[in-house]
Amino acid sequence: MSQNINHDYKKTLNLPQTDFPMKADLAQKEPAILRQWFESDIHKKIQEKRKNASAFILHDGPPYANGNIHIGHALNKILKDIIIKYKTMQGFSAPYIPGWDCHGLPVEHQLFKELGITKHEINQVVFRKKARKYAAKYVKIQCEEFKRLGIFGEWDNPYLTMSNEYEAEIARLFGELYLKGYIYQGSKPIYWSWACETALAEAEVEYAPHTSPSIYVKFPVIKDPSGFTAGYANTSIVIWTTTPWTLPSNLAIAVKEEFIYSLIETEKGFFIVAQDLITDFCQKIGAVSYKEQRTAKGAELDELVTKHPFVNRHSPVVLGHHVTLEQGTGCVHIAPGHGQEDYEIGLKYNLDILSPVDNQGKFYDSVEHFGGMFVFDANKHIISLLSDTGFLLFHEDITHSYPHCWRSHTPIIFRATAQWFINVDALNMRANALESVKTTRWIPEVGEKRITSMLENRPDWCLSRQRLWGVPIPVIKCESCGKHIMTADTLKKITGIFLKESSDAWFSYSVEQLLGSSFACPHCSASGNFTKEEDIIDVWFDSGVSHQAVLKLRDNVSYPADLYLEGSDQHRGWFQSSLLTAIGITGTAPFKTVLTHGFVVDVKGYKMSKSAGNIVSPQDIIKQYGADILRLWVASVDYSGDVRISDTILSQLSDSYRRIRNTFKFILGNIADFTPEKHTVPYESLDELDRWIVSRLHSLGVQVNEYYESFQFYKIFQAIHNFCVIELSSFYLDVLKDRMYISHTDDPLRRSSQTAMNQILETLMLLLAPILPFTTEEVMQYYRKSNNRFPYDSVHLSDWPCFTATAINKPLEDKWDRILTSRIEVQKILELYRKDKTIGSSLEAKVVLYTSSAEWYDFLLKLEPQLPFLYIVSSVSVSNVKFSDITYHESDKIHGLFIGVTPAEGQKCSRCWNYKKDTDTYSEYPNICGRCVNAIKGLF
RNA sequence: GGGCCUAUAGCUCAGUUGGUUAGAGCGCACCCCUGAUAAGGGUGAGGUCGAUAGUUCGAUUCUAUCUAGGCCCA
Repeated sequence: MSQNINHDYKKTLNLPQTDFPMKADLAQKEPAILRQWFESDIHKKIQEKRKNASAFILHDGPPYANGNIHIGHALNKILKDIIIKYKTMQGFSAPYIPGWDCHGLPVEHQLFKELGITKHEINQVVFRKKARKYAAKYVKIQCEEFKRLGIFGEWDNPYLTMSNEYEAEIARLFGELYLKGYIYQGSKPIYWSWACETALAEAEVEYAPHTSPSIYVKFPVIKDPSGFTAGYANTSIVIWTTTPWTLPSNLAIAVKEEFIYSLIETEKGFFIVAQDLITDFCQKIGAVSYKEQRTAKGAELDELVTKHPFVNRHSPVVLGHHVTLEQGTGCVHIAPGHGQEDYEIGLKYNLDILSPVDNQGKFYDSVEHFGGMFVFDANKHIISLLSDTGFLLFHEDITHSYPHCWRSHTPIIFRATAQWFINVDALNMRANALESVKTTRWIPEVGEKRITSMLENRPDWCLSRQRLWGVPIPVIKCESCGKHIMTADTLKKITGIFLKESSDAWFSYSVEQLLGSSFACPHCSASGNFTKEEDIIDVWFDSGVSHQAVLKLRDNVSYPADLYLEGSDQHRGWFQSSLLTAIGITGTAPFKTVLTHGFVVDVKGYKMSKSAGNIVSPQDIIKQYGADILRLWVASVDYSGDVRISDTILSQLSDSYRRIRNTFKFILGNIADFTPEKHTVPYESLDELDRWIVSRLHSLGVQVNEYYESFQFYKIFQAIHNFCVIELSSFYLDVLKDRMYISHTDDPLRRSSQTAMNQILETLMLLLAPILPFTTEEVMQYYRKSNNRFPYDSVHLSDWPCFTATAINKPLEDKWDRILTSRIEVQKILELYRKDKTIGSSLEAKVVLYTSSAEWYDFLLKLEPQLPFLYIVSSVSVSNVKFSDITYHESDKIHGLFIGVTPAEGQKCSRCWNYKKDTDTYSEYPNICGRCVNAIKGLF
């Protein structure tokens, strides 16, 4: 019989009602929400709303317009977007202008690969057109990929380093620095392919086996103020090299400070070599025995000067960190024009940079003995000269890994060529930069130390690139007087043309076309004999000046930026290129705060790579889980170090997401019949339980605010998740079911709880909006459905919720902490009886509390009527005497509390499922209790 | 090889100005519910705090070295 009746009673309950789907289906749903956003032009509405607000400027560092986005891009852009969305809701005008780095090698290299040609097989202007198109293609692709992540910004008007305005600005700023005196021309060794007659970038160099002559050469000591060789005339320092052709450019010999060097006597003469390599050395040169006469640390040898074996020149001993004991003699031949490390040492010791080799790898005619020879051919001539003059101690051929040109597959050479530099010490640039680092806020703090040491040690910034795709160095050379020309006038003309026609104009026009046919050299007044600089500007300069090209040129942003936010690798990259150019141009740092994040690694902490097969792509995550899950991942990790990602991590995260989502669903269902204007209960009249949760909610809000302000998003996620799980799901909402379902719709207690839930829903929705823009938008749509509860078309147009000190009631929270502790203790005992099948549902139980503590007794006795609801049992009795028929269990958390559990008395009410003594005593309403009768009748 | 950083339960994170049995949530196991239901509730099991040595009455917390990993250089 009861089946039917029960079914009817069920109809009298107020069960949750909502269409909000439990299943998120983000991969399907997000694109629809995106469409709504873009169709309604939400971004414009947001900007419109904040038009007159004070500004928060997060300046975007541009990724390369090359390839699809990877997980690192996603991490970076999502972090930025969370901040932008938060600051916007906080009431700031926080425009986000995304940018792309369009020039440079990554694009150029990729394009050459696609075209299958070298730079000599294509006209530069034609190539640049293709490069421009190529970059534009990837700008578009990445733009769509970023939009898919739910990132708001000026996608229709991003900054591109290849736009005419930007290119003109690059050239203009180069000129500004030039005219101020920061820029000079020097020379520096680079990878050079003599076969292709071109400079190569690191990425264009491939290593392959190559056979080289390995020779040991004597450099006679001719000066020795230290006295190390005193009494041993005719002592030589012995060097080892596999590139004899660089010997004409030898300018020094490097030893390592801490190594031990020996002066040894052999039948072949007196030599200085590293102690650890004596045996090997003697064997090589065929010395049968040796006698170690003296030893000294490398540091003590740096006053020695030797004589070059075939050039009339001295070669001093210097100290070099790159010297090793793996092979050779521990004494390294230094030719600053033919090697990176040699060059660095050259800078340090003020050595000349000799590199008498032409584009085809031939010695200049001026080189004694070897003029006109191809360097690799010169090797054997140099060896025989050394042999003939007695300086050669040993010679063999060795095969080793050697850099080759990626196109011609020929061995490359290092060759110094003329390059443009920024002198980082001119006008105190370095000192000023270091000073401004101190006044910048670095998050995490260690960033300051990192960039400081890098700035202190960095060499001058080489701006020249021997490439095709980029902004040209806008310098003219007068062939009549040999001087470079760069004036305010030439700069104005050149940038004017760039602005109209892009920097391609440099390559398609003659100097006369660029500067006018009447142009005359400001140095010598000659006209008509000019050449253009051929190098292009380092792409780091392009992005480095975005603080001018974007923040200064656009009117909705301003200089300096409040925040730069990039991966920690940018301490050397963009942060530094931005800082140095900003110091040179404005004298100030371009940023107030710099936030850095670590790198994304796999589940074991290893970096991702194709070969390791451990790449996790944002595209796959979006397809499988949705962008909100990816965003939640970003918000769940401490990005100050490296962050891990894997399928397990994501799938656990989607579990947490579901919990949050279901919390929204449950509350939506329970406030379906709640109209705020009509039903809101004023704070003073709220039930104490509801005042408690409101207090907890506001405490949470205050915390979350602090975490947003300090960019600790993972703490936000944890705090909100814990709130949903601990406060809401396992306690508050669980307890509320009784009154929500069973009481009459208009029961004040029910309306009180709905008032609280309404506030909880709205608050959580807003707190999470920056992190979960799609889900919160979906929640908002359902929230708005029944009544016009929410005043905005989009959750992202909303203001940030206020958290008031008056709503936070600490004494109340403390009181409820005690109640919750007692609840946990009761639940442990209930579980004992559940295990032994005495009870199933907790409503089948009666709880009997005995306490020997007067304080706890008073506390609990006052609560006695509410405890059944709070414990979700049918009845609770509180007593200060023990009953003999009850089995008590002593609480281990609350001293002096004893808990007994027995089956509930009375009969189960088929409406509210509580066990009540008055169940089935009302003839009109069989099987139910008095409380339910009243609820049905509308009495409360 | 150098500079900087990271290392606490399966996962994401707390924590300790050095001091009794190192915490949370998730996940997992088991139980309950079937009126949040591809949901919800409860209980419980998980850690020699990367390794070693030292300082100390006492170290996960301090020092040194090492190992693994990351970024940037060389």
